[in-house]
Amino acid sequence: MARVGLTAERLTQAGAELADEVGFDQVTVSALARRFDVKVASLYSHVRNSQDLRTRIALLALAELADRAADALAGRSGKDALTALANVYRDYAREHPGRYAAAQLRLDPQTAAASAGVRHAQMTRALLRGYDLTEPDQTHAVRLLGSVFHGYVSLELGGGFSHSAPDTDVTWIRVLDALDTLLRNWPPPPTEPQG
Amino acid sequence: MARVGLTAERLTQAGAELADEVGFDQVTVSALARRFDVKVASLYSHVRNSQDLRTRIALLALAELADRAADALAGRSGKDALTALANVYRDYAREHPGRYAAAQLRLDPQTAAASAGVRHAQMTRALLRGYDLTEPDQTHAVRLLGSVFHGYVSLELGGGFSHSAPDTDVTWIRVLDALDTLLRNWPPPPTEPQG
DNA sequence: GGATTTGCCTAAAGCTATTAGGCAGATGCA
DNA sequence: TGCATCTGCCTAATAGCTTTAGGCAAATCC
Repeated sequence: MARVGLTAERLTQAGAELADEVGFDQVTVSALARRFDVKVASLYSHVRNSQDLRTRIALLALAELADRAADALAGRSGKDALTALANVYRDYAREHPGRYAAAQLRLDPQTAAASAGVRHAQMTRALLRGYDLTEPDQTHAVRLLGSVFHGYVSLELGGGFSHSAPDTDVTWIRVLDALDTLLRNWPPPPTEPQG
Repeated sequence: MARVGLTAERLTQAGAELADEVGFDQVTVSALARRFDVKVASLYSHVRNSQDLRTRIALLALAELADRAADALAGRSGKDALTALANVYRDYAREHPGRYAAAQLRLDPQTAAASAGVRHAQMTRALLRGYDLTEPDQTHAVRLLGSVFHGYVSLELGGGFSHSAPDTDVTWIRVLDALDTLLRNWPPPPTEPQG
């Protein structure tokens, strides 16, 4: 029988494409085998199991996203960098919804630590160097930015904003404006605990 | 054979509990049947199919969440209301991770329009009346708050913040501080488009 | 208490995941 | 070039989840 030339890489790549077409949760070993016109069992020589396949797709997405982010940040700072990084996430999610969903897959700690996920945090930190934040406020800001980017993108993608009036593109611009303002005027910690 | 007294409501309720225990994506008709010690086919008299079951769980979660939010907002305004609403989402997600995941299920437009999802948007709008925002800025702010709440909660729940130093409780307080500041000093639209 | 309704059951087919073992095409070495 | 080995894809089989069709008995309604 003709050998198709399966490898873990090709399977991962095709899995990512499949995810973008039908959704990450519809990525199945069977569907992938169908796509290569090959029997299901054949995939198990290249990929440990279904979970392994999903993890590989997630790692691919994280790496692609980190590469795009690094490109976008090169030579930019301040609000320019903020906007560029934010748009990387949003554009990637819209171009590759399945991969974006994959990037949210919960990874076990070791895998996560070895993934491109750490680069994302580093880049957000690098971006914040353009603002005047010291630890621990910088970490708070990293988390805020991550929350806004991920939250906005996933709500927008999920149709959460689709029914209402102002264009989401406009909101996006205004949200980035607001974040920039906020980062330039980061409120100091409350001196008095409330109570 | 003894009748167990299955109803769509009981199945939905048990499905929600199951979701919190094993994850929303592990909620299966079979697992639910097992939990009632009943054959799988029996569930199909009460629930159209697996998708229907999931949708019911999602609607339950949205309604519970909206009820909690309404309670929390009663009698509060300004930052007090902001904090209360934000904590409703965060606490619910931590107490009921499976239901919180269910609440993110993408619903078809009609179902979404008839769901408690609309109450959430209304309550966020109500909260913003304590700040001095007019349309369309109010809508932008609604979307920003939704993004931050959802983004923070889902990243925190997914372990995205777990490896780093400052306590996520502290970050959460500072993020709410920052949002309050931002809403009280919402930047005006840029007069000049960039380019 | 008999008729009807309703609830859970058995049976069956189809899809996905995963493992074990086989055969043939590719590769390595003389 | 020819043989041995290795590797890649295959068949076969098991098990779980989903869904539909049709049956029997318990509850319900006069």
